[in-house]
Amino acid sequence: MRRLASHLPRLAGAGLSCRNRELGGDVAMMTSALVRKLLNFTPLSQGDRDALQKIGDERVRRFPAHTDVIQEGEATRNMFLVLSGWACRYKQLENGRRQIVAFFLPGDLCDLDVLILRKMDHSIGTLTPVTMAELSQAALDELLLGYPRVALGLRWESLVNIAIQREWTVNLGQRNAYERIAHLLCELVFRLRSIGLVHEDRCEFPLTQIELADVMGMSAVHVNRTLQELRGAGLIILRDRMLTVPRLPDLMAASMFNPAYLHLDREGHERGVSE
Amino acid sequence: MRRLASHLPRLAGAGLSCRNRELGGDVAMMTSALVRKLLNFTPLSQGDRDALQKIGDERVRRFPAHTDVIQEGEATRNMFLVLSGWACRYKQLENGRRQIVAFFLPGDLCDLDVLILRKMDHSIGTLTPVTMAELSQAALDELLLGYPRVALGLRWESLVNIAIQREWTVNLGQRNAYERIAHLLCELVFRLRSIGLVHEDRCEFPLTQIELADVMGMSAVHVNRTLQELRGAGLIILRDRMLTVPRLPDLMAASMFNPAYLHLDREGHERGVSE
DNA sequence: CGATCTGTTGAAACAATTCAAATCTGGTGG
DNA sequence: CCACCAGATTTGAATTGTTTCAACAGATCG
Repeated sequence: MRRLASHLPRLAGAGLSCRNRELGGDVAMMTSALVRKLLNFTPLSQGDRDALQKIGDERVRRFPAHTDVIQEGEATRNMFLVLSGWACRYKQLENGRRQIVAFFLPGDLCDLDVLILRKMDHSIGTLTPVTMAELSQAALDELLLGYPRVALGLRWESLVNIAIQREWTVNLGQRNAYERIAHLLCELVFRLRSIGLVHEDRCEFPLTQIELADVMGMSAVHVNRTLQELRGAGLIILRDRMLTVPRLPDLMAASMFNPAYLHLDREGHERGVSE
Repeated sequence: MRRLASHLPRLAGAGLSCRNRELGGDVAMMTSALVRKLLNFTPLSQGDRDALQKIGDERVRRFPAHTDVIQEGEATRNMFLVLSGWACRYKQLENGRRQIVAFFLPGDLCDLDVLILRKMDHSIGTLTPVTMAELSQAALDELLLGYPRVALGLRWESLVNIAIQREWTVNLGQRNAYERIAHLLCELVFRLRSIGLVHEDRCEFPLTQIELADVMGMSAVHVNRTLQELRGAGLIILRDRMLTVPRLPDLMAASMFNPAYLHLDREGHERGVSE
């Protein structure tokens, strides 16, 4: 038995719908998180990039921090793409404990074909304020059919997400608290770096220790003590919602982190596309 | 830190290739595990069923128990379909510990488009003697394009597998040993039942306690003691590789098992197909 | 300014691992 | 058929890792 999940997010009253232009330049920048990520896997022509940019234009919604985008048991809805902010998938147990099972970072998409399932078997909630683009099935089909390289890239993206889910299983099953947190931090640094959100060795890190506890399957108290150990070992600096990893190779070694599962290495996919 | 994984399977010298007829009638029966499973989601015409049956005919391979079908780091190969026996995905850590991250039961397929990734980020190994059909990309494409209902069913299958992976994350993160094992047993009973491998309240259960430990992320000793608790509570009878669950509802309650994530409920998908 | 989170600390209780040894099992060869 | 072996299961005792509970300090926010 473990502690109860602490803050149960309230349901998003209504993520205010609004069009892209109202949001100012940052959305254009944000959509490119997806472009940047896909470029880790495949080259993209300007046409490909424009098409990706365009889907971030359609129906943009904003959600405050700590609200549900969709809840377990609801009918599945449209796909969406995170433009900015952090969100997560999570599941709540009858006894109140909750487990965060995945993060959505900028450039992340929900499953391409959730609509095949009728009901959500988990909830999706924000961790920070989030903007996301909602994609109709039609818009998505158009993209997948008209831009084969993009379609390939998005399927790659799905496979990587599945690989991440497997790795979380390994992480929870086989690593102790210290290795476990170190491993998660490595993964986040790699993922944030692939979308250009790491500068030098620093990135924003908005998670509270309580949320971290819900990810790591441990108590918040133990998260606290473990973070102190990591700080004591000089592996991380974590203050004011900013994470610094001064020696990533050491953090990787400490957590037996092997980035292969992120499939971020591009060699072998060249076909000289960039028109 | 935990105990080392015990038996590291040797690599399959060569899964002997042979054609279906050589295997006798049981393969025909086995392919229908997939048909049976898909019927939980969508009706299938006789043509659909024949097409599915045919893919189990092409290249059938047999593997002894405890051998690797493919190892982490190898180039990805063809898709395959399990015809009989139990296999698993697993990952080995540098320190020797291993985590089983998924089971392959009869009727289970590996990811439809692993080929997009270049290298395996995990290994696949058998737990019992296994027969599987290897599918070329061409054969698969033909199936997906020629039989839309089958294509839909297979995409449903993938989504369910992803949902299972999420549920394993929850299981490892939030449930204690007793609930955790109980939950896994519930899942296996549901999955085996969906392919017709549960009779009354009994099914074959070939896992050793050591393998169970590699699934549950706990020591074999603790698995042993926890199984005894479950037996003591009258929730399971486990002997001679046979599992009996006399009161499934009680086992479900004990593990907070909610089968929704298996998406086995068919209502809402009727279209009266069966010609 | 109080109210409410988040982070931190200590001590006691509990869950799970480790190590070691004993028993049981199925399969093998003599 | 029995003896033997390797692997799987079971048991006990000591140790470690993690949780729980409770209290307090620091932020943050109306």
